[in-house]
Order: sequence, then C-alpha cells, then structure tokens
Amino acid sequence: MTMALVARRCGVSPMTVSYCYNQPDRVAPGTLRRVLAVAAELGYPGPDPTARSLRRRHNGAIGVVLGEHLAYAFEDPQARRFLTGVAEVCRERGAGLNLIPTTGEDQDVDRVRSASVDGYIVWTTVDSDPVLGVVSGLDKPVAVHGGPAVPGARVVSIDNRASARELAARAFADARRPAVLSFPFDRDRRPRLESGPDPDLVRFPVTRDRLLGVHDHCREAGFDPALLPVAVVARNDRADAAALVDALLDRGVDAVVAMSDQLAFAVLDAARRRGLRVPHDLAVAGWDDGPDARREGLTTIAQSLHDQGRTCALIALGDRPPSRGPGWTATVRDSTR
Amino acid sequence: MTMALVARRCGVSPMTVSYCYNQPDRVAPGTLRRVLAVAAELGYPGPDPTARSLRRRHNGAIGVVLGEHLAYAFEDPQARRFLTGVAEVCRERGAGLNLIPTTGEDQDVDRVRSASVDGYIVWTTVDSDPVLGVVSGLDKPVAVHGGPAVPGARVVSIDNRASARELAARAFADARRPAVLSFPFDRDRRPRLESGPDPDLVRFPVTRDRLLGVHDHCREAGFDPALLPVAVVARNDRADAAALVDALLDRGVDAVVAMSDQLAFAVLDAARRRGLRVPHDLAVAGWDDGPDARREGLTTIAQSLHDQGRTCALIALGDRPPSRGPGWTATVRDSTR
DNA sequence: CTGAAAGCGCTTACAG
DNA sequence: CTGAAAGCGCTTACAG
Repeated sequence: MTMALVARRCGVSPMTVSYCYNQPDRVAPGTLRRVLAVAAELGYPGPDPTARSLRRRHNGAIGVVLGEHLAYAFEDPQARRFLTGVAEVCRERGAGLNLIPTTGEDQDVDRVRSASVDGYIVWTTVDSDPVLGVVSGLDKPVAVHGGPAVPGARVVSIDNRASARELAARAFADARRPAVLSFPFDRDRRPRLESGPDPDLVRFPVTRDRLLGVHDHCREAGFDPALLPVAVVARNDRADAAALVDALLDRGVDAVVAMSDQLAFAVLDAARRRGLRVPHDLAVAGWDDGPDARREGLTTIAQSLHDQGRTCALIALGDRPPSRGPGWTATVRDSTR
Repeated sequence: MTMALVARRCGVSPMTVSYCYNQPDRVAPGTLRRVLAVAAELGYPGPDPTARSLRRRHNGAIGVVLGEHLAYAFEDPQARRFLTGVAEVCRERGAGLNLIPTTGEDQDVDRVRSASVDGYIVWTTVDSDPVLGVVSGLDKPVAVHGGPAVPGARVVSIDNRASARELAARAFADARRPAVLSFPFDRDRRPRLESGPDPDLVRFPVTRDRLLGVHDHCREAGFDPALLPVAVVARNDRADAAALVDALLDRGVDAVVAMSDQLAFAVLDAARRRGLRVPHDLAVAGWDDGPDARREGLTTIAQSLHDQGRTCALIALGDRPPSRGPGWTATVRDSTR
C-alpha cells in the first residue's frame, strides 16, 4: 500500500496525496476528505517513514551510544537520570530515541554507523573508543557526555578536576590516611586495590580528571599522591563495592573520596557495620547529590545528570548548546569533618 | 559525500562501489582496494543507512512502545529486565532499538507511526490504547507484552489469572480478612482503597486477570469477592505503596496478594514497622520472584521478564515465536501460611 | 569482474 | 488548487 496507489484510486496525482499529509491547507477540502477516506478504506497508514526520511534528508531521531550492556546502564541511577532527560527532549521535539549499546566489539561501529539518526550522544567512554572516530566522521552533531573530547564533538561535562579538588579538601580534612574509591580505569573493569596509581593510565576521562583533582589537593596539602590508596570498583554499585571498601578500612583508611553517591553509600554501609563514627572516625564524600544523599547526610558534588541529558539531546538534534557547561556545587553535609 | 561521488573519483560505476560494501567478494581485489582507499581519503562513511533501508525495504530496527515516561519504566525492575532481554536480542541480531515513550497524548500515535522500524513491541497497556490500532494496521510484526490482545499482534504473557488463583490459595490460607494490593486499574493511576471492585472495570489486562484469578479462588473458598478490599497503587514502587498498605492493615487485613515483589516488600516493610509476625499475623505473596524475593522469604510467582523480552524482540524481528507462552511457577517461601 | 537500468516511496520547488 | 518532473542515496537482477 503506497501513496501512488492511493492516488490512483482517488484519481489524483501522488503529490496531491502527499500534500494531504504534509500541507493539508493547500488542498481543496473536498479533495482532502476524499483522499483521506480512500486512504482509510485501503488501510494506507500514511507516508512511509523511511522514504520520507530519505527525501527530507532528516530522520527525526538521535542515537544514544551506551558503552555497556543495557542492564548496567539501567542499574546506574545517574545513567537513568541522564536518559530520562534525553527522552524528555525527544518527546518535546517529536524525535525518536535509538539506543545503541556497545561492548567494545568490532560490530559495534557498524551498528552505530547504520543507525538512521540525525545526531549522536555518546555516554562517557574511554579515550580510544573506536565509536568516537566513527560518529565524528559522519558530519552529524555529536555530544559526548563526560568525555573524551574529540574533534567534531561537543563534550558535556562538569569540571571534574576542579570539583574533585574541592571535594578532596573537604573529605581529607584532618585525615591521617586518605583514600579514593574509584570508578573503573578502563573497559576491562577489573576490581583491585592500587597504591598511588598514575592518573595518566586511566582511560576514562571522567575518572582520570577526578583522580587528578584529588592529586591537586594532595599536593597542596603536602600529602604525596603516590602514597594514596585507590580502590577501583568493577561497576558503580553499592553492594558490589563492599569488599573493596573493607580492604580500604582494613588498611586504616579514615577518609574516602568516592566517585559517586552509590560508592559513598557503600563506605557508609561499612562504617555502620564496623561501628565507626562518621565523620569522626571516617570521613566520606561522593558525587551527584542524588535523592538519597540528603537522607544519608552525605557531602557530595551536586550536578544534574537530567539537565546534562537534556543538553546532550539538544546538541544531537542540532541546536546550539548552552554557552556555558553544566554547573556543579559542593553540598557539604555531616559525612565530612 | 555520496556513493556516486566516490564512484566518479575512482572511475568506476556506483554499483561497483556498492558491491565493495555489500558483496566485496564479487569485486576484483585491486578495484576493492582502490575504492576503499578513495572512500577513506574522501571521508565517505559508507552507504547511507536511510537510503539503504528504503532500497532494501528493511530497517534492521524494532520499536519499543512504553506507555510511561521513561523515568518510570527505568524505575520498575521488571520493565528493566524486560528491556535488557530485548536489547540482548537486538545486539545478537545487529538490530536497532528505538524507544518510544508514550503518555496517552495525541502525538503519541504519530511518533509511533513515524519510527523507521520493522516491528513493534508494546509494553503492557490498557485495552483502549490507540497505539494498538496504529501498530496493528502497519502490516509489521507486533508483540504485546502482557496484553491486551489485538488482531494482528501476538501477546506474550504468562497466564495471569491461573497464577493469581494459585497465589491467592497460598496467601489467603487461614485468613480472616484477605486483601489485594493492586497495580493501577487505568492510566489515571489514582491511588485509592476500594471494596470489592468489579474486575471488568480494570483497563489493564494483566491487572484485571490477576484480580479475576483472585476472585476465582475466593469463590472456591466460599469468600465473597465483593467484600474483598483492594488497594490500588499509583505506581509499582515499594516506598510509594506504604500509605496504602497502612490503610489495609488499619482495617485488620491479615493476608495480602500483592501484584509484584515490590508491592509485597512494601507489605513486609509495614509488618516490620508494626511488629507483626509474618506469616502468622500477616501473610503476603507477590509476583516476579526477582533477586530480592529469596532474601525476603517471599512467596511469589516466578516468571522471567528477561526471557519475555527476548521473545518479544524475536517476534518483532519477524521470527516465529516459541510455540508455547512463557511459563510461571509458584515459589513458596515463608511469607505465607 | 563491471555497468546500464530500474526503482525503493516519498517530497518539493515550480509551473499552470 | 493540482500535476509533471526531478531526485533523496542506494541495491539488485540482469546483461555483457
């Protein structure tokens, strides 16, 4: 059932049928009525979206590249808030939302390239992600959340380094044995405990910048970053992180900068288990300031992933982004000294 | 940058370039190398996906219609497992995944119809959802999760009525004052406490069937369903349900069939708050048997939303569905007598 | 191994 | 208010 067929049955030309759907005002009322009646009778569902997209050179959809299995993305509260913001803009603008989960395999780039979309959002990934080269060579708008920066793409991110420096100043005040509970360094996501790892070895820019910011503070405070224990989680998950937190506390750590609220909660959980007083025996701080952070009294960097999702969606749809990047503030509560 | 341009620069015809991408074996090795080199030099990113889709009459993508704001879908553990299953199949098959959140407004049907997809999955919705008429008239495969059944679409669902009957038999054993904690009856999602509501007024088939199954048991047990208190939540959320659970318990309810693990947990939470012994003072049962159900000792109907998501995806991609519908079993633990 | 031709289903600027 | 023409970028069966 095509437009041409409807036209023939109506005794009009295909373009008149097209006008009935696209510019009904330009069609005589009687013609319009007749065409739509015949279309309904024939079960013509309206113009084919693919043909329309080709002709208009516009798909009305954006692609969101997630460097994870979808299950992980859905488990991360911040990824969910981000996607909710993206979806909101898509709805407002009548745009489609194509989810493209990738896991670092070869077919990933094909799946990314073969999506019929007008622009891309890339969820925070590693420096060398081949997807970045693909999307930036497509001559379509690209927003990269978090990073890395690539030519032809706009990064939407808070200043992770500056926020980390400020957070470390709060969390490490009066600490004898500070530590970091970190996001993964690389896609391998091997959980481990490191001692003073080199930030330049970290492949995720968000994670690297936060580590660099912590180093900035350490140097100012006269603490050698090479001595800083850094526990690296496999995923941003409160329960998963328990074992690593225990490893830190077993080493006598009394102050932790955690890279998310979720990870900071894991530290608070451990403090509770061990009867440690927060912040006196153990200071903790995180990022995000999600809904639970207030209840838990957590010092944390407030940022709106929802708004960042909205911004990324606008960029991917070809809008000019807000002139200034997303903001952050340190929300100081009782988990730090 | 089009295929025609690459062809001209190479001194070959466009179809030779096309063959380089689609059937490279049919092209002379030298030609192939030259074409790809020129393409790389010119920054040609490969065949345009939209044009390819039009020509092939195949999009390589499915649409998933969610009758909710995305934020709600992401908050529901079962919806997340379902989507994870869908995404898994999409990845295996190299298919795209278009998310189409709808909220009952007029533009919804346009957004659904204008998605360039080969098939649709509709997440459990109300009988009268206009989206159903649209997708079933498109001559594309349609899977409806949960229901309702519509001509031209396949429903993927457990037998909710039978499972409810069996669950009620467990949960209401030795009960003097049984009750139901129910999903919303309709899109309005007005939380309320009803007394013996007529199941035929429920617009969500899943919810209606479960209520009908509970009625089946009540009649067998000689209990008049017209006396059955039914608390209707606004959303499937553990914390949100607390007030309604309190309303039930204030009325002396001593056995609750809840329509999900989440809602059943809300009942367990209330029992804890009030110092009620489960199952002696208060019996509870739910649906889903998610990861937390075991830890909480919950009697619950086990089903795999993940597998149902996979099945729906296969249907939407045009595969024959498994000959028999998804299975369920009652997992009996200590929350019932 | 390569090319001329047809066509996927539609939209748009233009002419009448 | 309506139509003839061109073309969006590609793929495929066919001929050579």
